[in-house]
Amino acid sequence: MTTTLADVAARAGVSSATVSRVLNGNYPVADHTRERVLRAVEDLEYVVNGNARALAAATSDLVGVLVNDVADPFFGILASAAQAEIARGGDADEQGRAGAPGGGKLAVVCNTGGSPEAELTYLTLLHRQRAAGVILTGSAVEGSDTDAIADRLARLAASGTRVVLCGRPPLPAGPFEEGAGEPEGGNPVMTLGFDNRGGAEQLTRHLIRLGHRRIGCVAGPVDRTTTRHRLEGHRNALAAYGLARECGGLTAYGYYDRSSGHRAARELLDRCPGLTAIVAANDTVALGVIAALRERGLQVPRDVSVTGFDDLPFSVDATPALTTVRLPLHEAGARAGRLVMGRETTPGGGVALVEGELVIRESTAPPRES
Amino acid sequence: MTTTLADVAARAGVSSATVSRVLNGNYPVADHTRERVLRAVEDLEYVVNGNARALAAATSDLVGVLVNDVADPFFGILASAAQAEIARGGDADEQGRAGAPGGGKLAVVCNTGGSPEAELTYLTLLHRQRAAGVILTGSAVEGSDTDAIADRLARLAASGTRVVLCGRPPLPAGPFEEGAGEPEGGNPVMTLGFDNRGGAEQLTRHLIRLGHRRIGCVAGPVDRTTTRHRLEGHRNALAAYGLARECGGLTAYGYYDRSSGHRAARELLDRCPGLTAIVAANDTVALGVIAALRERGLQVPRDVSVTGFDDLPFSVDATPALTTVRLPLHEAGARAGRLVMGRETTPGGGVALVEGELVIRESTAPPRES
DNA sequence: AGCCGGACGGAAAGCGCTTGCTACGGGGCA
DNA sequence: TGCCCCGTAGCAAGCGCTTTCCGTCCGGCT
Repeated sequence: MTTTLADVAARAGVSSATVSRVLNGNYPVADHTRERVLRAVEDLEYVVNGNARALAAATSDLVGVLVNDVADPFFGILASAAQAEIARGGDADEQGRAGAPGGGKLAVVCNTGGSPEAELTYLTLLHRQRAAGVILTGSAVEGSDTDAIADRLARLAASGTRVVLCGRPPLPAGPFEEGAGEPEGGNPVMTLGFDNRGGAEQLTRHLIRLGHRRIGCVAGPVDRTTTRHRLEGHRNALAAYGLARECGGLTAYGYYDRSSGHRAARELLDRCPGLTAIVAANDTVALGVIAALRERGLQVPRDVSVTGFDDLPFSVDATPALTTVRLPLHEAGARAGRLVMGRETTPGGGVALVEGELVIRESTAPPRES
Repeated sequence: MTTTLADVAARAGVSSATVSRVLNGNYPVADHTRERVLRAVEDLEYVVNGNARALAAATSDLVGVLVNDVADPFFGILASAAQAEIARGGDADEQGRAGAPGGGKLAVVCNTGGSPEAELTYLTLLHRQRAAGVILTGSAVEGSDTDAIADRLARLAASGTRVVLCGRPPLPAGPFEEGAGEPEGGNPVMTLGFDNRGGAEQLTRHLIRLGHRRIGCVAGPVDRTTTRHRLEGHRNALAAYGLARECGGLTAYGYYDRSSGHRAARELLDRCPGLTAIVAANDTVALGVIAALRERGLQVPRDVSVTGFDDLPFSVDATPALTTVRLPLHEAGARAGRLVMGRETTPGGGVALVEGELVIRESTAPPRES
């Protein structure tokens, strides 16, 4: 049926051990022999069986990248950057070892749809495949399955898989994996967090300095860490200026998509027709907010200022161009990729914070009457 | 080190065969025994070794989804729909068989960056892993590696992997896999093509009917099938109205991104300041075109009409909202997913064409002076 | 000329799981 | 009461590859 190592060996007139060595190039083989083997491989169109190899060698060249939503550019950018880095030949201890040209590994991105169960399922599947590494991106859901996920991650890491959290808070420092076991067995779970709190705070401060006093907030899904952090940043800014009470009730929750922004904006407007600015959960949501505003005959930023978050590529094309916080998504993804490949390490404690940068464009302006 | 089937068997006081059967649920096991085994699995936190399983059973639960660019919503939507369908429990011949809950398989999306070499690399990797299926999305590059890819695909299919082409032209009907072999060995390569030609033709006809006579065209990368097809549709429309000559030179090529659209539009404008409409390669490109137009002080659609293609989510938010051709991306992705899972079949010949639908919005209008 | 070590190639023992086949015990039927 | 068959469980043979030992051969050194 399918050709195996033995077939190649037979055709080349050598033992299968030799063929294996030629293919893996980690043992001296005479040029003469090598050539014959390679020709046999060609002739037979031989393709190694990755499973057999992984089983025998106890290594794998799969790296999982879990994202909340592939269709969302936020994750798309992150994933694509990480992916490129993972596929790239390793400079570290991986010279030519893996099947991929140059020692790179196969990055597989898994779409969880933001559901913890799906996350768990993929994590299990990846564990099954004995993946070389896993990158978990996007905010975590706070609640029920959190522990199950943390647990699974810890076990993955303990079993030798490199785990990187990107754009998600670090794992609670567990009580050190059931004592007894191997103290050297696993590697740490590395974290690359985004400074959501800081970014959100900058945004709101910017609005306040422009003169806004009644600022609405369209937040993300209630139970997600990212939502909470951005909200905290927002509130910190309000508190700093003694505005906490005034804007206290002006928060509406929704998903990270356009229609949620649309709906939430109308809700906010109904609740408080006098607001002069809206802080959106992210750029996509901001688009929805702007659309809703426009439908009500309100102009941005003349009547209401709007801010986004992330600075996705389309933000600059929106009308008006969005004031937002730029997250170095591409760079963060690449870094996560390097971390998971063991080609770079996090400074200390395995946790790094990625800062955002306030980008002021046309969607914010001073309120009409102060 | 890691716990194996044998460990579980020992703890449950049964043979490893029994444990395997409990886990796979395809052989009668007494409830009593099953329970004991499951408890042992729990206690030991046992995770099957996917590689060993795949090796022994000669099956895999990996399905590859190759896309040109994860960061592009076009592919994101396709991939996410396919993914959902693949993860879903199979209704067909896959009840509970695979490791994933409900018989779903692990969809791994691979980012090729549109490079044929990367495509080949991933295909090889997937072949190595003996993937259960592969979905190839996006336009193919016409040239050098085409044959190599077609070849690899044919071999993949012949070796039992289900192959689906989505949004890409069917494979040339090869001279039937080297005769001799198994006539029943592999399954056919299924194709789900988009009607790029038809869509593009509708768009251009729409413009012509509005009264446009000098229509520019910003096409995609020269060597891609999608580019060629859309261009052909465009030209067919022009020819139908005897406009082929007039607009003959008004084509500029570029990538499928915003900045290419921007650059190409300026180029076109320089070449022919009198044009009244521009057909863009897709929605993203259209955004760039509009930005360029605006910079030149031209209004859309008053001075110049612009059309996109695909109808990505943001198209309705653009100002002006884009006239475009809607491709049922989500549905197509889902269908591709079903095809690759063997849960659905293509009508006849293994090739299905997905039609686009003209969506008229605000970016097109009659030219100012006719 | 005899020895020794290095460079290569082969034999074979697994890696962890699936599965065909066999073994065994008990209930239903003749 | 004896026999057959069904419901279960175990044995053991692989699946295709890696890798540890060894054995062999040859060149160079003493």
